[in-house]
Amino acid sequence: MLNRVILIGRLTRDPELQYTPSGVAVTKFTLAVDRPFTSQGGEREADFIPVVTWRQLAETCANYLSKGRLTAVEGRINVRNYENNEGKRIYVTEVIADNVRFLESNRTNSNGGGDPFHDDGKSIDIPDSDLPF
Amino acid sequence: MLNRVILIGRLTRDPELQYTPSGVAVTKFTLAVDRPFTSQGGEREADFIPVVTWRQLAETCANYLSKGRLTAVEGRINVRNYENNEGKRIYVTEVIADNVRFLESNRTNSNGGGDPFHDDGKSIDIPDSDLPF
Amino acid sequence: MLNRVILIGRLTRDPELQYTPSGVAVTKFTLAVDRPFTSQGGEREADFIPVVTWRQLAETCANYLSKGRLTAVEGRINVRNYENNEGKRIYVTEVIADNVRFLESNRTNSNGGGDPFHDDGKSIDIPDSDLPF
Amino acid sequence: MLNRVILIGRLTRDPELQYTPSGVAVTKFTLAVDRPFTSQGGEREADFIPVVTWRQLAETCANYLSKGRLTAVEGRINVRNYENNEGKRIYVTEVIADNVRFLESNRTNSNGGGDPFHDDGKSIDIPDSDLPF
DNA sequence: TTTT
DNA sequence: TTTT
Repeated sequence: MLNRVILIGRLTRDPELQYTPSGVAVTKFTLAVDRPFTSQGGEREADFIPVVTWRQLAETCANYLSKGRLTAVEGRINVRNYENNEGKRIYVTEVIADNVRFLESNRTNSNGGGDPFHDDGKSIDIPDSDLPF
Repeated sequence: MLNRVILIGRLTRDPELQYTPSGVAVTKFTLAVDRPFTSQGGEREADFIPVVTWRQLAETCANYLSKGRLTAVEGRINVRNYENNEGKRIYVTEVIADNVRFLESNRTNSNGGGDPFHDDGKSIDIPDSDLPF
Repeated sequence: MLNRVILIGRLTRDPELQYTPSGVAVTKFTLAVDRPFTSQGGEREADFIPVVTWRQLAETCANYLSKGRLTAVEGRINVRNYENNEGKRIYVTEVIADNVRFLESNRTNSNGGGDPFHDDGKSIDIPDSDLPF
Repeated sequence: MLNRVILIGRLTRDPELQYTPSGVAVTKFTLAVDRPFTSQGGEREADFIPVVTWRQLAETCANYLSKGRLTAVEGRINVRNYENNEGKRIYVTEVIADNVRFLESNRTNSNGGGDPFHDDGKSIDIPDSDLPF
């Protein structure tokens, strides 16, 4: 009924821009979010939270984000499941972002945002059935 | 660095109160959170989000919540992992709640909140190493 | 850069549906939000927070909300100012809602949502310059 | 019943550390939060939102924040009122912060956090009756 | 595995 | 009264 998430953290890798078979842009990345009270004297602790963006936002994220950038994400928790090749049901939890703020400036990727309607061979991974709209 | 979640949904079952070996109360339940735009004409869709509460809040939740109750939860996303019995690393995503609001009144469970320092045989499941504090 | 508010409280009065001169619907109400730690043994304390909704959401709120209903609001803090008739600058803080959840069912107001393009004499109060879009 | 705010913005001035008569530290500052969709071609628009922090957090903010720093604030909306010297009731809306994140590193103010129990002459402005705890 |  |  209400499902709202706000995260601030850093990208663990460069974001990955892909396209669904029908040409919808989707960008995925993982945010490392440091925990509030890290264990005394121990190593740094963080949660690694997968984030998914769609359409125009996906292209903007692919262009302006990169590994290590401090980033704020607003969205909702999405829980999906699928059957793996051993017939076992696997549950995946991701944050579907609808607002992303770049908190550190970044060299603009001159390689644009790609063309969502051109099959560049990266559209195989995400079925259209995953679309949240 | 910042990790905040706010959910409103209904419990899919009665909450489960347990104790760690050292006697710390922990209550777990799942919230069914209806998605905003359900597919046109299709069946109802929801995310099923596991919620964990600790200590005093755990006991209060065990006493006042039950299956179907509309509930608001504030907390943070926690991602933990463990190795299953086939040696595979399993990732679990939960919301660690620090604030729970009961949006529908509920008959108080007269069976109190239990005694966190008494081993009632339900303390086997959650190792103290899971404690977030 | 990021501005997000989530409130759960009760309406202090029935909501007021109005129209700007150009026919845009706007509904205003105040939420009484109980404070977390009320003074020991003292009277109930609450914050009274003004909420503004626009367009379709304004009409839905006018139809389904009424005094006393438990309601969740998502939105952003808006600070505006104007000069009063004594030439003094007055600052007004409101929450502009983009998502409202009715947490208690309510008799549907059979008197519909009104016609946003018909001047029913209630459009005098809010200048179009207040529009947040 | 639930009252949660998350802001990201920049301080309009250096923060002001003060002490109540009983020696409780309080730091106030204003965040300039840029609006999402600024009017087309017009000037930049922002909300100027007053933030209040108490005790240890107040001292940390006074030490590590300064004008222009990008800052994330978590807290709740607080509405208080008082009678001005013309006998008119004035309403003040502030965000009481319980979590502040410094998103840009800052030269540490070597002038420490002050001594909350020493009257340095700055404790006149905030009555203890304003304390939110 | 799921709630109204 | 306002920040980059």
